[in-house]
Amino acid sequence: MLQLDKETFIQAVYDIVIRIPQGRATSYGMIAKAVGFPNHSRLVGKVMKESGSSAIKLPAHRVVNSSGKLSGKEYFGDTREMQQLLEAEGITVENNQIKNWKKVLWDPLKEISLE
DNA sequence: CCGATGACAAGCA
DNA sequence: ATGCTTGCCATCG
Repeated sequence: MLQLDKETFIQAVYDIVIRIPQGRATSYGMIAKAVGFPNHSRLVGKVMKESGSSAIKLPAHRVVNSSGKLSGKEYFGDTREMQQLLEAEGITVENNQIKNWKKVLWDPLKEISLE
C-alpha cells in the first residue's frame, strides 16, 4: 500500500506528536519518517496547521524544523506563544532557535520503536 | 496539464 | 553561518 491516506496520515502524526514528552521536541521530518512517509515532511506541517482548528490537544510547539527552528510560530495566536510554551517546559529558545537542539531532540523512531 | 505554494530537508557556494 | 537551489509531493487556481 504505502499510498497516502489523509486520515491515516493525520492520525499517525497526531499519535506521534501527542507522545512527545514534555521538555523535548522533534522535527517534521522525523515525524514524517516515523509514520512511514519520509518525503512528506511538508504535509506534517500542513497537519499541524490544520490542528489549530482541531479539538484535539496537540503540542505543536514541540515540533520544529530539522534545524530546531520555530518555523511555525507565526501560526500560533501570538508569535511568542510557541516560545513561551517551550520555555515553560524547560526548553531554551534563542532567536527562534532551540538551544541544545541535539539534547532536546526526541526521535520517535528510537523512543517508540518497541511499542 | 501547468505553475505556484507550502509549520520541510539536504546540498552547495 | 547565511542564503540560494533542488528534491519532494499534496493542494489550489
